[in-house]
Amino acid sequence: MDPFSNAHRPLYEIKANLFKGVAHPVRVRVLEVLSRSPDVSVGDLMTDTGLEASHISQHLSVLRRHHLVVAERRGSQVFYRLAYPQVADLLTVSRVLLMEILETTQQQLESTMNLSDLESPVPAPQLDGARP
Amino acid sequence: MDPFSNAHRPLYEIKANLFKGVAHPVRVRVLEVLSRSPDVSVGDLMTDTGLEASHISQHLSVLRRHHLVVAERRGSQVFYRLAYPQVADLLTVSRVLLMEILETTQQQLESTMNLSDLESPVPAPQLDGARP
DNA sequence: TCTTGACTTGCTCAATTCATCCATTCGCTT
DNA sequence: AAGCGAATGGATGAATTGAGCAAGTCAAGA
Repeated sequence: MDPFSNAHRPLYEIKANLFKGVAHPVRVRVLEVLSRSPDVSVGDLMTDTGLEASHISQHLSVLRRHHLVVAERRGSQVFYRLAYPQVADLLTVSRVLLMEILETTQQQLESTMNLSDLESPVPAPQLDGARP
Repeated sequence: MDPFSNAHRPLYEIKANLFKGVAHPVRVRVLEVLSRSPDVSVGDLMTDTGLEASHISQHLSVLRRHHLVVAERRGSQVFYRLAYPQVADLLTVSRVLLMEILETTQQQLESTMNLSDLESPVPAPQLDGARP
């Protein structure tokens, strides 16, 4: 309601909202494309990802609302770029963390395999937090 | 189903899943507490956040599934800590980005205020991506 | 062993998010 | 000014997620 109320929210709520903005495969893909090359048109993103126009547009609108990207119209096309270079940092750090997780999880998986002949099967570790 | 299928998913899906794991105010709070002080019991988190036991436990379970925290039982209590130091990095980078966003948005807000007597009111910028 | 404190899990319903389809707007060209 | 390509904005049903309780597990002490 009140446009100022946002600023009065606790920081951890706003922060959680930021993560929500990135928490979708399509949006991650888009941000990664924009991290590599600025000035990408929606058409480029469509061919890059093979997704339908309105589908991408929806997600671009989410990213705009979260102030993660900015759009600029040039002629009949709309070009997008990251709103801040720190957005790319966020992606980078998450990739580093993810690699760490995948690595150790892989090791746990291997040691589980070595025991599998001796003991009853242990539930394999989840790699991405999805429910079974 | 197949325990290996996770590893075969495209990386951007797993990454989006990682962000989903953090994308909740309570979980952000918990991770921030754990970033500052390791070895925090669930009871500590309850008093820290003022939330109900089962509520916190649900979110801790999500964080565990996403490999962001690990639990260790000592006697009758359960202690949690970050699974990787890089989790704290993720929080740090997001805070930096958030500050950047809030700062520029605040500036835009101020220049909007200066024009408000001359022009028709411009919709105030959203600070956190929430819909009106 | 019965209880008590410390957590966790299961369940149900409300709220949010997502994918798809359709209508609309904006520039450009003819 | 009519049509076309590019992109955005609903609107709807399906699928996820979250909150609030109730019930269950686990270890230590009486």
